[in-house]
Amino acid sequence: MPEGHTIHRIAVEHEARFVGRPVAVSSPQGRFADALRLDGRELRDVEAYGKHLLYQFAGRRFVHVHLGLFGRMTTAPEPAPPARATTRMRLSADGWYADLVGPTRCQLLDGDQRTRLVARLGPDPLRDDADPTAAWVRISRSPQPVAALLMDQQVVAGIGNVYRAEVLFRAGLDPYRPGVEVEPEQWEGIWADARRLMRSGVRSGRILTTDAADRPRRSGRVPAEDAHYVYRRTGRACRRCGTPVRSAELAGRTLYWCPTCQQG
DNA sequence: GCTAAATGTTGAT
DNA sequence: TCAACCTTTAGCT
Repeated sequence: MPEGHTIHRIAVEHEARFVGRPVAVSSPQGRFADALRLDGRELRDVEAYGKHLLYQFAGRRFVHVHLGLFGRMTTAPEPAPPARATTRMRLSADGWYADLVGPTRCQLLDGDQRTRLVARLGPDPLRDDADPTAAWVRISRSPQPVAALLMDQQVVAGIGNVYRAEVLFRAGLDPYRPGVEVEPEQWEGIWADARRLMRSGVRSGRILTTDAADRPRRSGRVPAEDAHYVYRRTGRACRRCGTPVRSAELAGRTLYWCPTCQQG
């Protein structure tokens, strides 16, 4: 679930439900003890930077949430069910509540800490203030494989294992090509494509990247089978050319690609 | 009931 | 490069 599109989706929803109101903040699990210091304060803003969520409360206190691999945010109208033993944080205001479970991070930051956090992130394709040139400067000078660079949050913020695999497939780019050998036009294409795909991910809540996913259907629901070109399709026929999709470990994560379609 | 895997990051070696 | 951490779920038995 959680690549940048998930985080931005949460930010949009929480902006609408909670910003501009005093918010009840608690930590049923007890591991976010600072919840007590925020409880009842007005929430001023919610922002997403890459995979990071930042809630700004009155008094310039920020809650920094990172879902990591397993984290989940559930937002729904009240009444809220009893919190689970693992509910790290619960927000509620005005008839809505949100439960955070299993995050890698849920911590209180001051303004300086928030600034430092944002400063270390590369441009986020989902943000209008993003400057893709900043990413290009790093990519075009790096000997690292482009597939590793796309996953580096200091280079580009918000892309995860699914978007990286799918964007490289759609660009026809060999994932092992060193950043220095990527053409500027290729990077422009990847950036534009990532923006498009991720925006549609914010809308749908899913990562859908194939032509098959675009096809209108009676059910309105795209089956998981049709969602991706290569992600988690090891050994199955490439949708474009039939070559078996390959996979390999790269920097601790599984990379998926089509060796025929991705030679560019 | 158990195990492995998962769209992620950090800190130690 | 590797292990640790956060939690749920799918696929076994």
